[in-house]
Amino acid sequence: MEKIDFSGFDIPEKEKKILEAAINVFSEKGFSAATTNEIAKNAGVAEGTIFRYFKTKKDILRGILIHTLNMFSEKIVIANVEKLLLESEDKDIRVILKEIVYDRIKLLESIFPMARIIITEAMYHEDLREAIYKNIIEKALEIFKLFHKKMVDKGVIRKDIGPEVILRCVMGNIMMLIAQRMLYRDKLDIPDLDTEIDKMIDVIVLGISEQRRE
Amino acid sequence: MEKIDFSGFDIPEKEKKILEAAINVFSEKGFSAATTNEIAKNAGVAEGTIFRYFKTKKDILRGILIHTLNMFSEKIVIANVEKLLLESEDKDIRVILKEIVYDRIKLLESIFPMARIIITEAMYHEDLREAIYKNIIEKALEIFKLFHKKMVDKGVIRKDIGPEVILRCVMGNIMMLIAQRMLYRDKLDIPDLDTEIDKMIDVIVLGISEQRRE
Amino acid sequence: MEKIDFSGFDIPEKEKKILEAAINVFSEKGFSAATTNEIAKNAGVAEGTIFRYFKTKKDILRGILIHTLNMFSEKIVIANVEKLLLESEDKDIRVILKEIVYDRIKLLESIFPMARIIITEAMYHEDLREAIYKNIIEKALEIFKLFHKKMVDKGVIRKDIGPEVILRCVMGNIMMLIAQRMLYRDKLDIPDLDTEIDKMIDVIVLGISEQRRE
Amino acid sequence: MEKIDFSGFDIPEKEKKILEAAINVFSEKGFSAATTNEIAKNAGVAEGTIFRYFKTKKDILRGILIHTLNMFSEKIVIANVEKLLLESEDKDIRVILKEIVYDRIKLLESIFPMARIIITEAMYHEDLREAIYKNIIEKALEIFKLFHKKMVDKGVIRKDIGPEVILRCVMGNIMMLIAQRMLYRDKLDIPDLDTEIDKMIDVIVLGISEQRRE
DNA sequence: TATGAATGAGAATTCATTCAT
DNA sequence: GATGAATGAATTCTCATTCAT
Repeated sequence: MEKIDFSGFDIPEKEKKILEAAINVFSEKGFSAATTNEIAKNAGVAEGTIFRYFKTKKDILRGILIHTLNMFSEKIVIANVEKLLLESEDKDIRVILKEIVYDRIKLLESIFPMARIIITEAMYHEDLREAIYKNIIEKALEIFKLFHKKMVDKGVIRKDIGPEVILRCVMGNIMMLIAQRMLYRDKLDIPDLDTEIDKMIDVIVLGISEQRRE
Repeated sequence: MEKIDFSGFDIPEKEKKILEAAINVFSEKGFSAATTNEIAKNAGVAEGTIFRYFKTKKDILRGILIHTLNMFSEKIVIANVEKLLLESEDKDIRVILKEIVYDRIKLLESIFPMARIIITEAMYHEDLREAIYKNIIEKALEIFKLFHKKMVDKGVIRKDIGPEVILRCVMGNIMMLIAQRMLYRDKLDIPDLDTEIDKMIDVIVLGISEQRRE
Repeated sequence: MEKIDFSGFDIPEKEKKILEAAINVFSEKGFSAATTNEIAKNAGVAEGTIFRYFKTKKDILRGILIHTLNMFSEKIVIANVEKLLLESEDKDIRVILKEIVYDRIKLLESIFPMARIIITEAMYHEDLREAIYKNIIEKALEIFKLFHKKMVDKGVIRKDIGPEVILRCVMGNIMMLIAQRMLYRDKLDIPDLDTEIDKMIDVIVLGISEQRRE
Repeated sequence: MEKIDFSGFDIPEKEKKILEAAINVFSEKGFSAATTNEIAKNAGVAEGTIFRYFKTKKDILRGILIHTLNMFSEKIVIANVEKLLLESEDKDIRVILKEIVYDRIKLLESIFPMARIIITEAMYHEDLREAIYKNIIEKALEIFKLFHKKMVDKGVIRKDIGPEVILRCVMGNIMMLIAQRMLYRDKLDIPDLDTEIDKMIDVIVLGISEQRRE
């Protein structure tokens, strides 16, 4: 499992190692089934050391969440989307969407261990869902609405389909594709991600385009 | 939390109560965080009684899985999809898909507690993913391929997009919609499911249709 | 495992079956490790039925002990020894002892399952040792003393070795031989029990005889 | 209950205390009837601490077994027997045997709690019997055969009685004597162990000697 | 009388957390 | 700061015993 890069966040070396180890272990067994002992071994520190940096086991999880959500909120991450969506003035919507989808899939897959933990825990904790909403969904929707409006105004996207429906469709496709690639690599292999995204985008763009409708 | 209906499956009364309680508790806390003590209390039986029906705590989970997969595999459930997809000779593809999507959303939401448990655990257990694949994904793909071929032959669906891409799109939309309704009811309210599905289908059908393409 | 014969003791059929089953199960796993459930299955009765005949699990053990000790105390059993030891007026001591040893080995091996349970439990329970002492050891010693005196009086056995020493020697030999045959059949095989006893008796008789000493 | 001396074996202090406590508790109640809770209290540690040193309760038993067998296998223990049996060139067989028997009785009585546990459990577990055979019986038999051969060659012991018969006789006497002293101290008191062993040896030596036979 | 489902006290075991070194 | 041994509360699971049928 590839290591998550915490560089750029000002964290003590040991804490970083513990977080990395925790992400790996939580991601493999789930939060509850993971033991602090295993995290300690994985991090190469003593079990007691963990509790110097994190008051409780739950605090480690909280640390992971904070760092993951921070990553998403990071200027670069958001900026990238904003730039792709809003500043690609003359590009074809197909190209814009493809770039965005490709970018998000790569991002999500690079943090898959963290994402898996967060999604799982979000299933059971309202407050976590709240945090995800505030930090990711709300922002994504905000930006996407701008993009949508722009596209509708340009007559590229049909105006009778709200941005929520489209975003849900795009995100649904992304999530399923990632699930397929991460969890069913052996059964539902995707030889060429690029082509696969092309087709996905093709369907969506066609479905939301203005020009081809009666 | 609504009770799952086990009627029709020949299960002892007590086992039914334990399964129902386990579904509730697992669904609220996740498998590992749930305790057999809590399940027992929830089921109104002694803790020991649980272990007369299920050898281990994990066996309860297995029981839930089996019953859930059974529900999906049930003739009626499968038959319903098959009928909708394959026997609706003259219906518009839009109508067919809408019926199917509506039907699946209702089904999945009715078993949401079970589904939540299984999806969560599937994140961490290869064998469970295997079971889901064999019992649900494979069968769904099989039926959908027939439908797809028929529609392509009839010139309704474009032939350059494989059934996998379309099914993934439909399922992604369904999953996101359910997540939205079940987990973000307060934040992302959907006042009219019917209209929402209409829009979703509209985009998809337009995206996969043959007739409107150059 | 051969069944112990309780016929002759006036016991209800079911109780007999339970006792037989308990002997088998206790003898295979030890008292504490055996479960009433297994005993019930072995006896072909319901678990509840056991507790109609025996108040507690410990009571089953007590039942076994009582019957086993009763067997030893039974006139026939004692009488046999008495007859062999005391009424064989003219027989060679070698022949007498051999008959006795052979007889006891056969007896003990026939009730080996019961004996194993009793010996094991006697290791840990003073009261059981007390019962064994009163019912078996004391009586055996009593009879043996008579035999010893007779033999000493006849000038057959040396008078400087007390009957306790000799009895202990005989019993030690018997116990070791049985342990060997019952527990180490594969490793320390005794092809011909008869010859083996002959040798054992030969050593003992020679050791305790009067005639050959200076 | 006297404490077993583990000094000389390199074991952590706590593990030593747990083993000592376990020996006491197992020896008083038997393995199955003993509880880890009681062992913990006896050892003056928390129950959880036990499981830092021994993975399972059964592992404690294994630990006891290993240490007991180690004691027997210890060079000093074996060497002592070998020296007594084989290097006492000119000593009377009576003296040699007495020393050996006395030595073994003292050894066995010093580890009586451990021996009691092991013998009891060996009644029910083939693998344990196997371990006893390999570590004790086989070695004892080996050494004794050498001694026997030497004595036969010297014309001291009759050649028509195999070493197995003699060893069984000696061991039977030892076992019975120990049982008597350890389990029936009050009923079958032996005021003078020395004299008692003298008599036992006298009988055996007379029984196996060459010189006095016709 | 016989049954066997249900019980719940008690057992082994786990593991986050503490704390002396 | 770092360690890891020790803790003990909590958890899963067992099983003798009860009792309604």
